[in-house]
Amino acid sequence: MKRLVLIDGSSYLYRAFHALPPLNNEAGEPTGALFGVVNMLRAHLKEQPDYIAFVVDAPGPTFRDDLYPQYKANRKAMPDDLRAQVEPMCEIVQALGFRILRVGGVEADDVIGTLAMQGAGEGLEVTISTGDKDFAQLVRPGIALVNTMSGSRYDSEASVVDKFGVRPAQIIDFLALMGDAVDNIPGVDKCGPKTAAKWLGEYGTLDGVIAHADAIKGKIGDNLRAALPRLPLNRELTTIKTDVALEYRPQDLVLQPRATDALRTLYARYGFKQALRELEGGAAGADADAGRISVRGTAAGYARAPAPASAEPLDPALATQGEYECVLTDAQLAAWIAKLQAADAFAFDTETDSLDPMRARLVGISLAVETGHAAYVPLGHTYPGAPAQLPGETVLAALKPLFADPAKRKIGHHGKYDLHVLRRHGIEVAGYAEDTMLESFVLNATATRHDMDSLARRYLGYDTITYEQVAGKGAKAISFAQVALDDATRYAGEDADVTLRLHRALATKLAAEPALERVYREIEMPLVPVLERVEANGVLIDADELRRQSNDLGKRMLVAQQKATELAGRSFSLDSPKQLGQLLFEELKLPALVKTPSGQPSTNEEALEAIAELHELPRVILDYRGLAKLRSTYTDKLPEMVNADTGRVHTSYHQAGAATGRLASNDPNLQNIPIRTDDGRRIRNAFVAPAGRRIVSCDYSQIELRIMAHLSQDAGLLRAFESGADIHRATAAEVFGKTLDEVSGNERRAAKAINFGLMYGMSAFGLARNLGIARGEAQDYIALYFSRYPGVREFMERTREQARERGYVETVFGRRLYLDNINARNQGLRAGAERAAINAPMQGTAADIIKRAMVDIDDWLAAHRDRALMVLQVHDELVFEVDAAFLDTLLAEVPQRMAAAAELRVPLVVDSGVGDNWGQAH
DNA sequence: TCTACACCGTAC
DNA sequence: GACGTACGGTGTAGAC
Repeated sequence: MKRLVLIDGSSYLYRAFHALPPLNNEAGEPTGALFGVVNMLRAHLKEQPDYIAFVVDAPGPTFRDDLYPQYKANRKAMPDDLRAQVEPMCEIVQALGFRILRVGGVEADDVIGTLAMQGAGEGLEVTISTGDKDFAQLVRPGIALVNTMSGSRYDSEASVVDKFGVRPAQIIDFLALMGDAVDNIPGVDKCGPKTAAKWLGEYGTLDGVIAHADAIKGKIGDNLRAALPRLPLNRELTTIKTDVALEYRPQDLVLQPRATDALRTLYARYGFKQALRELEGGAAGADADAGRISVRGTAAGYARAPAPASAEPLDPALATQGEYECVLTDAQLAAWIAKLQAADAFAFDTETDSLDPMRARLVGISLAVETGHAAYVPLGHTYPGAPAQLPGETVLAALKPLFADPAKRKIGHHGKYDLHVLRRHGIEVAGYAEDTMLESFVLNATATRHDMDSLARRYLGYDTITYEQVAGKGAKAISFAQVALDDATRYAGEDADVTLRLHRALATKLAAEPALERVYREIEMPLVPVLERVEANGVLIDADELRRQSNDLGKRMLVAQQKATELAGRSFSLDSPKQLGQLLFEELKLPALVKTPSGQPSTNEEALEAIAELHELPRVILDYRGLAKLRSTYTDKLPEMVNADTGRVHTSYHQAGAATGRLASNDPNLQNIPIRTDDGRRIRNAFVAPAGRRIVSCDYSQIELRIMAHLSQDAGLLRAFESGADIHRATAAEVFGKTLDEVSGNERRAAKAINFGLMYGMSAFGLARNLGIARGEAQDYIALYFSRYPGVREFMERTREQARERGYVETVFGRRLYLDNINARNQGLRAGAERAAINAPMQGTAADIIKRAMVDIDDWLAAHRDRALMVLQVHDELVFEVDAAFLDTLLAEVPQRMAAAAELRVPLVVDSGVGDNWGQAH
């Protein structure tokens, strides 16, 4: 079948301009939008279309302006930097051999719509390439919609319904209801996509909605009735014309031979090195490279408009649905076991009845050895009328040798979960070799979410069926065990198949980045089974102790509440910032010195401290808040989190959670258990060891500052760490020109604030606020600091510069953090990205180091599993539960291994403590 | 009843 | 506007 590609040039040019940083060529001419468009065009060329056209708006009014004089009236004139790129774009498009279409009196949309309908009518396979969602109205058999900037693709009625909640035929009405701010078309006030889709779901069409306008209740019903008169016009404006009289037919749009010399000149002039290389014939190597170049040059833009698809054509074969087999007989199972035995790797996924891997029961397993094919082996579907399934023991016994074979490489997505589930069903997985979630995370932590649906869409151009689609959502959701086998097979088979396809795609990208591949291979993958063990170990909680603390806190909260009511002269909710704000700032007329981000008077701690001298109430509220926080978040919650089977609390660590590479802990979060106040710290006393065991805590001393010393190579800082002195005291001595002994408490406190502030990219303003001193004084401190530690200042400058030039910063081990906003026009965004750039190498290196230590220590502990368990990780601290008799061995081994996890220019120092509970050990 | 968001506060 | 990275509890508004 012949293929026709219609490119919405105007839409891409605008979007590329806004999405990409303002790049310039050597002559200073703006090239950002051009770069984006050229990459997009090259991507389309690689798909080898038979017919292709680049459609742009012609100058002058169109029929829509006649219909509605305010049409696009609020659109600003084209920015000069963009205008300057229009002509070069046309030259490049022409040189590439594309036909450029410009038709007066209508918009590019209408030209595309007309050609698309003609093409489809004549049996062509039509692809509309645009950033404009309005085109969804044209999706039908033969016409697909792609957006290479976002990676999205709509090629079926179902995919449009998925995205918008309405069928393609309803898109016009859908847009008419919502209106379009960009085109200055007002819709129904407060009616967004959800509401519009809901109405159209009920009444079918805009006319249906209009006819039933009286039936719609509430404010939004009033809004609808107010908008009624203009809805028919909206419909006319949002309808893409498909009957424009054109000089060309689709068959006239044959791709012309490219004008190589002209292209070479143009590419060279605008500095498109990769395109140039490709032009000179570096085809094979160029593909892998293209991604790198685009990511490097334009990280900021692509991160906002996801999917670097403009530089990487999607393989259409990867985006088609596979064939999935439901395994119900011994013969089928045997056939699949044979396939798995013959393969050296396979992808797998488990289906269960719970998101909590420590409670989940296995409902089925899916397997794939080649893309496009997968098996689903149901084990526990229990709905009425469910077909007979193979006995779980039989299936697990057959699969166990394969899962336990370290030489048989297993590929998963978020496999830590499946490792849990399988272990709890008697299978210890060895050879867990690839994880697509972690591949994606290491490649670019911030460009996308790392769930499989998002990755499939981004990297394969494939829309998976979602869990919601097969099991429903919210209160109506059913357990996977209740899902019909047909649906389950489609869903689960896809999980294994897509995992395999994703791995193919992501492994290629990783292979092109050796530093990232090492992070993936040497840090993240080995950590998976370690984290699985730490989570499975869990930590023992003294629930009675926490309940006692809850009681105590409750009593004190009551006292505070009564006092507050008395002081306020009326009752109010102390938990409600809104009520509190009214009381303090409107009724009591206390000054509102701090504002929330939305501009309201803040009632946060800083704000209340500031007015605590003026009235007794703020202090009482602060006391109440402290107590309430501890109780609701910790002492009440933790006992609820105890697992009924193990009697322990099992957190989950998100390995792809924090952009810097840190872990994140949730359900419950055990990385933010209080320590700073006595009441808070007491909660740690409830983290205990069972009889005969002790809790051991080992933590890195000042690891991030040490990393700063390493990275900056500042002589003074290196010397301070080598001397082994208290680093904050040493800093104070250096900055204030005193001996260590002469440093006062305040001076040390100031030095500590500077040390920490530096790592976060803090300004004089922030330091002043932190220390409660004048801004000028804070500025003096900082200046003094930098004069004593000039290497630190240089390091920070270097880091910012690297971030600006490359779009990312990296850790000592090569992990990257891309900074979306480092070249943003918006001052605030850019400043935020600069602070993140300063912080990420230090925070990220620290994360790398403790991850390496965990892997090493877990390896050592393998021979001692009955004597010691790793039970918690809190960023720079590891907590163990240890047999009393094993204590000395562990204390000799673990700190040493932690310290040896990296060779820096300063020593890594690890402190350790022992106790009956975490509070004592810390 | 459920969901999304604002606000606040805990950790490192 | 002004200090980086997380998670999560409570209140609130508005839709279901």
